[in-house]
Amino acid sequence: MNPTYESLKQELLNQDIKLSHQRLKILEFMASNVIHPTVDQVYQALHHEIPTLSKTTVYNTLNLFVEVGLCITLATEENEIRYDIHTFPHGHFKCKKCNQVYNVDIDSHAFTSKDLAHFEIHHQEVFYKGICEKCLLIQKL
Amino acid sequence: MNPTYESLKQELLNQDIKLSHQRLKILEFMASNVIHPTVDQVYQALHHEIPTLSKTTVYNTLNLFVEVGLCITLATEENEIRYDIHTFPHGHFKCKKCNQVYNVDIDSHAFTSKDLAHFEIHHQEVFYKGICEKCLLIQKL
DNA sequence: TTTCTTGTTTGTAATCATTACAGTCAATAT
DNA sequence: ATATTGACTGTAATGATTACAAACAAGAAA
Repeated sequence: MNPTYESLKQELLNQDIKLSHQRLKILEFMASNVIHPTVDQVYQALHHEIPTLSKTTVYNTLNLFVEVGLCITLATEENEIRYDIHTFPHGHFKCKKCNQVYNVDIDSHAFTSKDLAHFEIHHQEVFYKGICEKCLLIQKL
Repeated sequence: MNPTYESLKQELLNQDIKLSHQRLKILEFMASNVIHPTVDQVYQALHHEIPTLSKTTVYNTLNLFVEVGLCITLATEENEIRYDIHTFPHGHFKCKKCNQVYNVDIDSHAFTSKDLAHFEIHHQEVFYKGICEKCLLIQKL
């Protein structure tokens, strides 16, 4: 379902993007941690392993991935941008308790609205907020 | 369809919120300009009429309206928060050319997902991006 | 009217995410 | 070995938002 690290690497090569150490590490993190991280989360996860890593590089790299279509951005209401390597159409659910962002399968046919009949739609996003199953169970204890 | 200024005023009274001059002006602006404005847009629109108006007051007031359920917030990808007095479930479309945000009627039943069967959903938002009809016509000229 | 109390507004300063920029570094080609 | 190109880094700048304390307004009590 998720794209593999190898296929993503190939995609970068196809687009003539150099596979630098930093880029590969960030790509690897995104591919194996589908948690819709913020730039800071990526930086925190990697700067022990790459002590010279700069947060600017994380910004540059993730924005590059967005440009070439490897990632999409996700604006939660908390004024922070999250990056998602999961690029096929799907929705998101953010838990108000634990702040985790879940992927949600959506029937994309449900997306059409007659209000948009003459509009050109490039991107669509469905976003839910509430309490996730895990946190609901904890509440009941 | 949209709530009226008068009904919104009544709603504030019901919730024991004082009807100060600033609050009423901001409320009036939100009710008559359903353009999903940013804080800055509200401030720019009103500070000529209320020269002492502070941007902090606009923030405080709009966040108060959100707390009591008169407004909702809308996170566009540009790292800015917009405020919408239109509280019943609906979607949004943001034009990449003119940056205008349109309301879109949505059949909300279409968006239930089996992935969320045991989740508690408080809020749902459907967001489209692309080019609006107006800008498409201009392009063709 | 005066005083008191409560809550609102204001302006400045602080915070936080993001971007700009210029210098440094690394890899590859010549 | 040198030159060129592009990537990386760190600092500074920006812009939205929040924190905070002082000033202010309105109504209640004296």
